[in-house]
Amino acid sequence: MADTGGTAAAPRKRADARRNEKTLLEAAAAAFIAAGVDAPVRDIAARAGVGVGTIYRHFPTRADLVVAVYRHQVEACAEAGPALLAAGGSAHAALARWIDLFVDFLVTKHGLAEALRSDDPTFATLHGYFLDRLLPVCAELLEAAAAAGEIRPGIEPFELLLAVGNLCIGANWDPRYDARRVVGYLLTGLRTA
Amino acid sequence: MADTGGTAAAPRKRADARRNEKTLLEAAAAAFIAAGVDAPVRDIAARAGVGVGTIYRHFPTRADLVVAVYRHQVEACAEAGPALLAAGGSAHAALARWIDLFVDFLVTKHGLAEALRSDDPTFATLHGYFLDRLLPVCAELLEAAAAAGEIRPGIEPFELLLAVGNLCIGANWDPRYDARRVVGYLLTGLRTA
DNA sequence: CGACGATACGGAACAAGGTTCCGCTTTGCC
DNA sequence: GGCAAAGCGGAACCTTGTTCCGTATCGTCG
Repeated sequence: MADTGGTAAAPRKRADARRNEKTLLEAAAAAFIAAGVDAPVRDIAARAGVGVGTIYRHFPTRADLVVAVYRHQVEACAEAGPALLAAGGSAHAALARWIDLFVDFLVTKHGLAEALRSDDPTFATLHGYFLDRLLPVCAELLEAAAAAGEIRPGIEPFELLLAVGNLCIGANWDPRYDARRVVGYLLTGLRTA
Repeated sequence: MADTGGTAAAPRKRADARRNEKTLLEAAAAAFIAAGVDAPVRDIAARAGVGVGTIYRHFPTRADLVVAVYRHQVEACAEAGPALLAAGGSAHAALARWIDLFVDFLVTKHGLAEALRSDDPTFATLHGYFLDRLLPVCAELLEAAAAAGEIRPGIEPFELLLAVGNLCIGANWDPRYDARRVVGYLLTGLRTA
């Protein structure tokens, strides 16, 4: 919702507010790395040297903060989809490569996959943002692969995205569990029989 | 651990203690259905008409309570494995059937799949119990299927179990996500190429 | 049957984390 | 420089888990 290039009158925030917002993003990014996306609000505030009220003013829900921190990477992932498809090679390979990017992203963000699948309403908009941004890309790749006859038709992008997200949960807790390998099994299972 | 036929001296609990334990199990089962396995301790205590201290005395961690409530069903699932294998039919079919049982179990217990994959130390023994009981069964089924040449060799039962558990997360939140179908894709992906 | 030690109970009290709210400060503009 | 609006800080409150101890209950023994 809040975005730089909006059509409506952007009331131009105060200088200190913009400074704080930037500081907060950096502090949150650091806290997320150190303690996962569930890092206590007070910790993030302390890192940024601001009060907790300031966090809530800039980012009403945790989801807003998480989206703000990872927006660039999600955008990059979304843009990589069409690029992979255009780069030649089989559509299934492009799909697999793209899913790999997605998995890499999730696996390196402690707690993000968990948050994405949390029923906590706090994370509803997080879920929404990822879906808004990535679902069309996934759909495009799936359609291309299906059109090429490389995967069975009828696979729903929504379901695939959620499944892959789920498989990334707990990816760093036990070396015996490798999310990439398991996702690989899943993708193999989509191929035409 | 605590069992009726133990070898050590069973100090024979007081009558009211046994009564409370039973009441608590029923209250917890009801609370789990109504609010998931994360139902607040106070709610469970209130349902049972006891103080919170009584819960902690009987079930020191939430995992103990969850295990106690679902023990029978987990045992049943564990015992179904060899039975399916003995019942004839392909080993892969037996594996698929068994995984289906497991998925059905998880999907109908709100929050259980999430708890199984939680890094909260409170749930460590829950994780441990499921693994202790189901890993050998899963391993047996996998070996049979691999021996029959129906699935590729080298699939780790640990990884499969966790993957299936993960795919059951959030199974009831959106009708567009069907855990059984997705697990089906995964199992297909295990077949020999 | 009554007393007494052991066992178990209840719930107040404490800890941790999220969220709200309001008096005070800073900013931007006249 | 002064003033209104925007923004800030953090105390206070809520929810939920966990601990602890004074009190009540049980079971046994005299």
